[in-house]
Amino acid sequence: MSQNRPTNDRDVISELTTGRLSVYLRCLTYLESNGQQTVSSAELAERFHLNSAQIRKDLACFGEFGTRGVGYNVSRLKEHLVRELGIDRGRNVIIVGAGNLGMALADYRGFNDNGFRIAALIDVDPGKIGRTSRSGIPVLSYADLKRVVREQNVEIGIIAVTANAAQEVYDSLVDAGLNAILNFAPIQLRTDNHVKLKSVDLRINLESLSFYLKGVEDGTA
Amino acid sequence: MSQNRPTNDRDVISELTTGRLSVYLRCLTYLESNGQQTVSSAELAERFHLNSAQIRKDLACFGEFGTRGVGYNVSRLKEHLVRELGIDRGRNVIIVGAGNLGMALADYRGFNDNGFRIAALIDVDPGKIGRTSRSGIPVLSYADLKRVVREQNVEIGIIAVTANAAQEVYDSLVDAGLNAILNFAPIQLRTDNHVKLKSVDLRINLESLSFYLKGVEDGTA
DNA sequence: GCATGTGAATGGATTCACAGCT
DNA sequence: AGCTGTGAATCCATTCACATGC
Repeated sequence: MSQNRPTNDRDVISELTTGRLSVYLRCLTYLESNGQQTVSSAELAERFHLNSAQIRKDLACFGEFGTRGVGYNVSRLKEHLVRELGIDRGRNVIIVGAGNLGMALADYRGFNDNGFRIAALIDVDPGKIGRTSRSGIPVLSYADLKRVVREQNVEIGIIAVTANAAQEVYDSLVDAGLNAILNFAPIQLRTDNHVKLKSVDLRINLESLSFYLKGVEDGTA
Repeated sequence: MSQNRPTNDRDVISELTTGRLSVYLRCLTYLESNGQQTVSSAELAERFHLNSAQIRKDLACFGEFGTRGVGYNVSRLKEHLVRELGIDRGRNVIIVGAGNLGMALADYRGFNDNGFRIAALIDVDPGKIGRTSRSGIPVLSYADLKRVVREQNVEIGIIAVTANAAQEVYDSLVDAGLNAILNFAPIQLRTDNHVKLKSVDLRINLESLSFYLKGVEDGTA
């Protein structure tokens, strides 16, 4: 999946860990806005139904940030996580596919906030090109892809097209110079080694719930 | 996370496994439409960059389905997975929150296909109630929730509201009798033991990509 | 011969438990 | 006394390797 020779420490921090760091970050933002000064690993653990040792291990990845006998300073830890996650400086994003999902993502709060900004949508449909999303993100043609990436310093691409177009879109995003791609198409992409790909398969979640329900139906009570 | 006393076999099949089963299922559907009769674990493994032993283990969860020396019968295995995942009979879904995301999900192919059907959207906004999504899914009020769940035999709820409304929505979905819920709000919900909850946090994926980019920036080449 | 099914081995991630600091 | 940071122990998932059956 990722490289097999850890070139530096970051490579050895697992996705599971970084995912949790994101979650902690959101919590710290909330606690800070509530005026809370410090927080203990036990308190965080209770909030997320996690083990407190795990939280301490996660937070200790980048050095020692807590104070023994006291806990973690909320603001300081938050700032630290923001920096470590690399969202202290803004990151621009481009979405390919201006269908239902692409449009929804373009206007999604979490994607236009706190470090991220959607620069544009790209689509093939001439009927969509030139229009904008509800919140005003412009829909451009493929011909504009490379230019926008360059001019607006776009770093992340999102694939929101159907499964059969996804590989082609992936290739063109890589060709445009992007190194980080988020894919929503339910397909296994042939990938390029130096490009980071994350895939989100929405349907799998429904199927997993269905599996659970099926188990309740014919399993024990 | 889940119960600690496995009451039956299904409990011991991990989420990771069922997720992969969903992926295999999609692949089998494709192979079947291509007219392929049998498939080996090695072939599947190559497609997904997985280990063939893992695939065999995954598929062996529910009994022996392959033929030694030959492989798996595509159609038979597919039918089997469909049944095991519980999507042989249709499942109805309700979405709470008719904002950008809710609307997009309501019209999303993967959610209205092959075993799933969105019955309705629910929202508080009187300006939205009574209208429909692009594909014709009606937007109803909260007052209709219980009735629709009952009358249309809805089994799965999707939370597509903002973080601050999510807990209330969760509670009302549970109250309406649902046992399986998919949550898109970026918040840790207080949950009910006998209800299966899956959460999808879209922002975490962007942050994870950002973390990767940050690593490239200041790590080694 | 070839591919499955599976015990044994490995590798990671989580949890325990406690030493060490405030 | 309280809470962090962390080696050791445990748990779970993946991979290896081979016996088994077509």
